[in-house]
Amino acid sequence: MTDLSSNEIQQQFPLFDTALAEFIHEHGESKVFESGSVLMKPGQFFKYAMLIVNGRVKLYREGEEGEEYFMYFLEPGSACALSMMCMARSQSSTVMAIALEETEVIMIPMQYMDTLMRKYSAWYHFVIETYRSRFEELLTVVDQIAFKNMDERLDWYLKRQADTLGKNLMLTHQQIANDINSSREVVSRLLKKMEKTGRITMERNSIHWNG
Amino acid sequence: MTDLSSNEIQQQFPLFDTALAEFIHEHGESKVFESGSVLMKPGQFFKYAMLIVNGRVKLYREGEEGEEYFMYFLEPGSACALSMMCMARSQSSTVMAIALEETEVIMIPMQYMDTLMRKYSAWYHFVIETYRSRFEELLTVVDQIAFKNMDERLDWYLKRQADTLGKNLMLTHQQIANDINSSREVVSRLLKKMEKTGRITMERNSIHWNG
DNA sequence: GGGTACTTGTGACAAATATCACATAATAGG
DNA sequence: CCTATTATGTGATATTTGTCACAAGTACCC
Repeated sequence: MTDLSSNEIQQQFPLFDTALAEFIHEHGESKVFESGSVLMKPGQFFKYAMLIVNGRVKLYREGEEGEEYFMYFLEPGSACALSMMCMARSQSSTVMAIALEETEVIMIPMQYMDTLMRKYSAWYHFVIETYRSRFEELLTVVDQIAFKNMDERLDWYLKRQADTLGKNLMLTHQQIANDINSSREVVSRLLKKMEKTGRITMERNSIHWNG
Repeated sequence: MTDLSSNEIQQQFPLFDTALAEFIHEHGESKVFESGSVLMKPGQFFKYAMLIVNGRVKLYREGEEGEEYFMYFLEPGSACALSMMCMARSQSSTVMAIALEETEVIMIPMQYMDTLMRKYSAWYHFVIETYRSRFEELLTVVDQIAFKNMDERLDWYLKRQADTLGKNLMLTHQQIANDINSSREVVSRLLKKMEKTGRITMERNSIHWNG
């Protein structure tokens, strides 16, 4: 039983019809993740599908030597595609997911998946759309790494950050370098150039995206 | 109505139960793609889910300036995850898919998707598994481009080719360079090194993978 | 058999990125 | 206010990858 009423669920997940929202209200469980806590890490198994109600989650891939690469954010109204996929196959995750702020999640135990799929076509469409949009997003990530130079990738990275986190980005150069698997010096120099063109404004510990 | 009997379908798709195979036999349509023909290209819309019965399909991402990046192969017994996703949302594809040999495909019209999902849990599991495995595969692609140098990427590329196409690879250096978005000269030099270590043997137009 | 197109080899150089070394600036915490 | 820590700036240099130029080998077609 979730903390949210079925009405509130429908508000966050507009694709859900009333019956589906009721079902999730009934069988889902609420959970709050503190800012900075880990929702998912490589090797972890899943017994729940996770729906993001509030807050913000960052997903990134970890390399063998501890490198990182930022993939995408999960925002309210979306689901963690990987939790669904892993759960459905009892496979372990291969990415990291970390809450960037206090994040409220509905966890739906895997035993209900078949019922949800079979009885609620809104759920089925939601799941497909979740998969599709994440797949697309991952493809755009591939595009960037495969085809673009650092300056373009950095620009794209900042744009995405600004799109979901707002134009005032509390990021150090080192954090950015980690996210795009580059080095601090390179990022610093490129940022400097971007500041000259007016695309960003820099301060200590933060960057303002001017677009 | 497919050319294949429901028995033959079950043989290629072991996860399918008899009822599901029957349904697909009944409502699917057979189609053969010549070697080299395009199954899917950016901008194309889908009215069918595609199941690969025979043959081999290569999927790759196209960059804005015509660059390419090899993603993965579709083999017999698998489905084209993208055809399903696009179809479900009436969205257009964003990747290229090309038949490497004569390829036999079952096309299932999208109007049957809801029924399939609802009535056949084997279908639902098959779809989820299709999405999951492709997502995983795309993640490993990201790993390679994001974290590895050319030599390692080339090695990995050849290994994957050998795994699905056999150890004797009919590839020119230029084709390889296109697939990993590098240049012919770089590939030539790296191959030379790999030959010295005995990992491959080279001939004109082909490379033998010694593992 | 000679021309032509395609494939591969290789040196020289250019460009992009990473790394190292160190300087300077801002901030936090006593 | 002083100091330790963290964040940023910047030159020099190394490494990786891409590009250009051209040579040589092979296949193919008429």
